[in-house]
Amino acid sequence: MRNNEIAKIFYEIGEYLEMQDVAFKPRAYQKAAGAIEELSEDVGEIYRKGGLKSLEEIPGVGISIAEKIEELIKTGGSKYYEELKKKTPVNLSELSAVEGLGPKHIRKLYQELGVKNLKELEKAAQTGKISRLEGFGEKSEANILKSIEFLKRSGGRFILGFAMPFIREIEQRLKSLKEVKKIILAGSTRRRKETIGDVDILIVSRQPKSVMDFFVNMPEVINVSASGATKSAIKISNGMDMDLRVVSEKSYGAALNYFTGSKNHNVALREIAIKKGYKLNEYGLFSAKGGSASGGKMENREWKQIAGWTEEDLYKALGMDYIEPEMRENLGEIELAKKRQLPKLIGYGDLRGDLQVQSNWTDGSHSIEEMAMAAIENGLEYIAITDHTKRLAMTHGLDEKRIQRQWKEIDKINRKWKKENEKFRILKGTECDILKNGSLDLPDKILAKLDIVGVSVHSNFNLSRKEQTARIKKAIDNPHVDILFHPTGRVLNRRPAYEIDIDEIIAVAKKTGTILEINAYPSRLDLNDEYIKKCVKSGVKMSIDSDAHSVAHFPYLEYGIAQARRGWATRKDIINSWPVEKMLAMLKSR
DNA sequence: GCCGTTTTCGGCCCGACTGTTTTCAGTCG
Repeated sequence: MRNNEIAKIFYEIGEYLEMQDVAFKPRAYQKAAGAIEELSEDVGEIYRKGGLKSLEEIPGVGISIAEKIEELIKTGGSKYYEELKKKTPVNLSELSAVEGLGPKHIRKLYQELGVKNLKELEKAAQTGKISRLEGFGEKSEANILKSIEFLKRSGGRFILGFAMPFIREIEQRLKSLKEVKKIILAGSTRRRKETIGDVDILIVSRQPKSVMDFFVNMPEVINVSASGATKSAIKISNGMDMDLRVVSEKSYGAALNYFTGSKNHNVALREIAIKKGYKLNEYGLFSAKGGSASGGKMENREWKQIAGWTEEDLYKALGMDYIEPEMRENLGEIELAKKRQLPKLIGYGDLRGDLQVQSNWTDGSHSIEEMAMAAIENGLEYIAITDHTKRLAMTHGLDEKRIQRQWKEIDKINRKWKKENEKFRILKGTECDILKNGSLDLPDKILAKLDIVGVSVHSNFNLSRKEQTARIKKAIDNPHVDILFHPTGRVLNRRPAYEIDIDEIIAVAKKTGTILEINAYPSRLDLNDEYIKKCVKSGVKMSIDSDAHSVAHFPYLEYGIAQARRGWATRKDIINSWPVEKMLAMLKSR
């Protein structure tokens, strides 16, 4: 049983308990579910190695939940879960996906109307049965129908890099209002998650009402689900939800911190605040007037703001260093910040080169020179041209002869530019196919003459974990190979990663000195943040490459850097943040 | 049900908005 399956069962147990008005247990189960979801190691593996005791090491998992995990691993089911389910046999994931429907309403709908799934819910709403229930009314019935409609139409998350241009356009529109003093994109957009569920916008203004009016009346708005004095929520015609919060200047830092999240990070911060006798909310960090010694119940105290004007002063007041948004997932960053040992993350302007670029020699849209010019405009000092190889026939992949012709053209441009005193350098590279048996699509004598040899899997995605891992291991064991491109092969919202043992690949890369790529293309972001962390930890170097197939793709590097930052990578981990000579010397010295 | 540089017992994050109420429960983030 996989981690996310176990997590899902615990989430559902939490919801069932909430239905029954059980106190505190729901949160315990949800917390445990979240922790299991975030684990990089397989829970089954942890159990096999260390038994029940090691399960209890997982934060939020105690003896009772550990035993349930054991039962799930051993039998594939849980008696406790089945009992809860029997009491309210509904399709929880379907029903709770409906906006505005929570555990309490789901229980009521089941008990009174026998609603078990989305279809029955829709029918009950259409026939007007829901509005007659106590606690429901005409409006809630209409809202349920509307939510079902939206669910059918869209669903799913948006890929950050593809959604960003539109989001930034909305940001600009709001920014141009004279009532808007400050505006910033918060939430998962600011944390740079690879996909986002909705967009959170924070604004500082003294005239919230006119800002809200503008926001909920934008032409793309198809639904307004909330519109109050400080908070509005809308749905855009492309299915995207957007939340807007307006706060005053003095709460800017606290509000930004709160709306940036993640939720787990915020909860952890609040708990630290409480331990210090403070109160933390989106309006600031407060301490009791006259000190905590004055006693009395929390709610009767008078509070005085001591931080939260900026995020920096907030973290400082909580006794820790400032934490970059990309790290705020409550995965150990708070502990490091307290000890003042946070890594200095690679910066958005730190890349000097791009080691995966395709040209119109294969499936790219532009010539080598055009790609190089675009790279210069994007602030780069070097690129490697890495066209496909002959196995990828549909891209007109290069064979031995054509790649040698390509070298001549690269030499020509480099020579010409040198004369013109242009420092930019084009490196000779390849994106060489890894064949089914792990051998490479170009002979060693060609690979030996290239500056950058990247290899990648484009076929036979369905091999077993063992075969796929062995295939890739064999490929990167070739001494000419420098970089493993898009190591897991996933494409967001389209196909999952192929089966590989990433820990084994990282171990081999460590031994051979192979670079693992962080492919910055928005739908790839491969390696992902979790695997980047593993590389950083084991000292395996990485490169951040755009995989540009057009001059318009270089800005995607931003999302690769974002992913590297989410994986806690610094400049020393990323070889193309180095000057070209240093980078090439390192590759040679391996 | 979990957890402890204030506790092994007694706490458990916090506030806005909506809809159905007439003071608040439910939901969301």
